[in-house]
Amino acid sequence: MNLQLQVARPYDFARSVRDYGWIALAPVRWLDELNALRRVERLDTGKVVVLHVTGHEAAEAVTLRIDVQTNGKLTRREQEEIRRKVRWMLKLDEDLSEFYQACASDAALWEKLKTGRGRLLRSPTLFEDVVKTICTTNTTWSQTKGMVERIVRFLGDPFPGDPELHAFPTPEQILAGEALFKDKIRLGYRNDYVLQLAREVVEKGRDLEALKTSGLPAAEMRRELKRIKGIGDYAASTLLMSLGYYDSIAVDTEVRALVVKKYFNGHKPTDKEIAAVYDHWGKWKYLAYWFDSA
DNA sequence: TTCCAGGGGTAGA
DNA sequence: TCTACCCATGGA
Repeated sequence: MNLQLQVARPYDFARSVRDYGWIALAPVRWLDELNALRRVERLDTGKVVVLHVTGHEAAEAVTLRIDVQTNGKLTRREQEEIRRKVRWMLKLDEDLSEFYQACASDAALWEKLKTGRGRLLRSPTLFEDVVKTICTTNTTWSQTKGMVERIVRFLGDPFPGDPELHAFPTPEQILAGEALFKDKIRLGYRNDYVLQLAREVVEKGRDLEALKTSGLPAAEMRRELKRIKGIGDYAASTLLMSLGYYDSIAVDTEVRALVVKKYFNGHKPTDKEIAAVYDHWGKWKYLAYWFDSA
């Protein structure tokens, strides 16, 4: 069966879902031959489905088609859950019009964004984004992909129609798989961070997902995120971006490399000088940086 | 072997 | 608030 979503233009589906590295992390994949985003998803009922999302241009809007592979019928509630999760993953409900306006006065940036980019991919749950972000710290991208792939393969529910495909595990499933972390999943010292977070969610009722709609001011949200063991300044900024707060940039090795090369040819700037490059973008700093480097 | 990758926790100042 | 040191893992 398939479900549909309408998105106001401008919206560049194929570019948007690939603009952020999350497109390469299980259980998400981009299928070139179909121009589709594929995601294996475990629904609240426990049913595992495979989603193929494709974009279709029309005059006034873009239609997203979600083809759902499933065993048996989907209830109305399950269909709504899928729509809700896809809307969240693709950030379809964020209003970027103010950002686009600001970009219009920057020719180079506007050239990249005018087709409707800027909605960077995220995960249906904040829990998944936190785990993935922990897997990006102090390691290489290829190792990050391996870590996430192993978490999904060893702990996530398989799709009945193809046991090679797995969903992202719930906190409960991560906790239940504790014994596999050291020898199979191998996140190094990150094992303890992921397990501790899962334990807090499962056993202490820590409600990460409530943060998504809390509307907390950025500073308080950052404080909340940094209460998670393993989340420091870089990871908090990454997660703030995921949650739709774009007013801070984590000056990490990537940002440093881009800014030094592009704006400071020669002398070595401090992190404050680097951050100041994007100051005039106000609440849109992260997106301005992101597409400056894109 | 040694270094280090889109860092973070901790102890000690 | 700042610094030094440690942290598993695997590729270069």
